[in-house]
Amino acid sequence: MDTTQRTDQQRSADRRRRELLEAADRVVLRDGPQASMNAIAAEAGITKPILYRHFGDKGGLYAALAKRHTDALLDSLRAALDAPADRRERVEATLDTYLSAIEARPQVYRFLMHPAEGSQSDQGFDVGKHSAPLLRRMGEELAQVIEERLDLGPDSQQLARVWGHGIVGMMHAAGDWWLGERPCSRAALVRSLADLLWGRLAAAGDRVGGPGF
Amino acid sequence: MDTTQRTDQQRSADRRRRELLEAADRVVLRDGPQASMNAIAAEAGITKPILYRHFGDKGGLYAALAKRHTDALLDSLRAALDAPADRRERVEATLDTYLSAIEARPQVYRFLMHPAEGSQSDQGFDVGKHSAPLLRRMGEELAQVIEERLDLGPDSQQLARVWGHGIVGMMHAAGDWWLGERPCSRAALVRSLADLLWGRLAAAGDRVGGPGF
DNA sequence: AGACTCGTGTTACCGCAAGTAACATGCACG
DNA sequence: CGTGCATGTTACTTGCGGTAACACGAGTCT
Repeated sequence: MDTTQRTDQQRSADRRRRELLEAADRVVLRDGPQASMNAIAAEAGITKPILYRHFGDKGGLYAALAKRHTDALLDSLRAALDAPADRRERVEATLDTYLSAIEARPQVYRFLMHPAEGSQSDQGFDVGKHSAPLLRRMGEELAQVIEERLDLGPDSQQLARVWGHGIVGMMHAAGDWWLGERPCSRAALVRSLADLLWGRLAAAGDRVGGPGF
Repeated sequence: MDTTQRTDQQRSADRRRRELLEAADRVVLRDGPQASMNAIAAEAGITKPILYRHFGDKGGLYAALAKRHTDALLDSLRAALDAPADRRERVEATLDTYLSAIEARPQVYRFLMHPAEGSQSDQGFDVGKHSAPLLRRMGEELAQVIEERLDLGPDSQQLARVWGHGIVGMMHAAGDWWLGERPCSRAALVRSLADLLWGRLAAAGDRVGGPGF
């Protein structure tokens, strides 16, 4: 029949698409984010136009590639966020999950966040349109959790969104810096960030001699 | 003499360099970050090779361009951070200064942070190598201020650095999101972020029915 | 069986931007 | 005057993203 036929073709196309994505993944992880479409096609054992038929343009390939990793990461984060534990523990678990992820696969992480810092020229994937989505999605996700779980009085929704994006940004920037310099253990970083979120900034005493920061 | 001659030439070269940078600035602000070297050269009334003689490559031009804006922004932030007021006021003033800057010149901001989200292809400046520096510099700067002013007990230096980068990241991500969606006034955003830093996350009560976030 | 469609694959090309070589010109200095 | 030397040019190469145009193979319709 028509439908079964269509389904078969669909299946085959989807399988192919997945294979191509895996090839692309390998290349990106090996050559860095400035992997060329030619290189990806070669790795997949085919040539450029096929990639374009499947993904439209480079942005499409990137988006498909990023979505896989992004979804996986978001699932882990959701799990940590939903664990049965008290608030501080959840926050620490979530931070730790994120940091573990970027620590375990820094190449993936760098690809998702800083696509175009490859070796030679700047022929890479672009960020702007795509790295934002990851951060934004995490921010919105967190905002939703915050708003669901916390009693923040009036304007709780807006407050939650600000906090969601703010906390995600904090996590991201601190993680990025930490991944580059490795100034301390992961646990220490998690603790320091949680302390910050827990108001230690406000509670800290002034240093001798000044009005304090 | 030799020295005076050299000085004259140096001066002339520097002036030229500044002119070129201003032209580049205009083009980048007009055409977005994917401005081509040709376009910049044309705006400056000259041709490509001269740009390359002055800045080496596109990254060099970018770096020079970014340094101007980055330095200016950092100066403003330092001023806000050093103002004679209590801690909370300073934090709010600093946040507000940053947000005012990105609000006043979003194009500059987007250029510094998300260079490659132009219209057509991805021929833009690259981020990774350069956007990091701005965030990193802000983070280190803030870390230094924190460490100077606050009594954080043992490990104060590391804690200060974590916080510096974390707070800067929070500011950056929230600002980025805010700039795109404009969900509230600048003052409200500043207040929300300061509240977050002031431990309201830890202090908030649980919503009915759950163990709380 | 033979024509038709359709998905998959190819080669060969266009356009465009980064970056470079080689050549021209104006100006100070011996 | 000729010799550097900075400044400027045109014309080129290379490498990328992206796109025709064509070729083959497998099922489908009559």
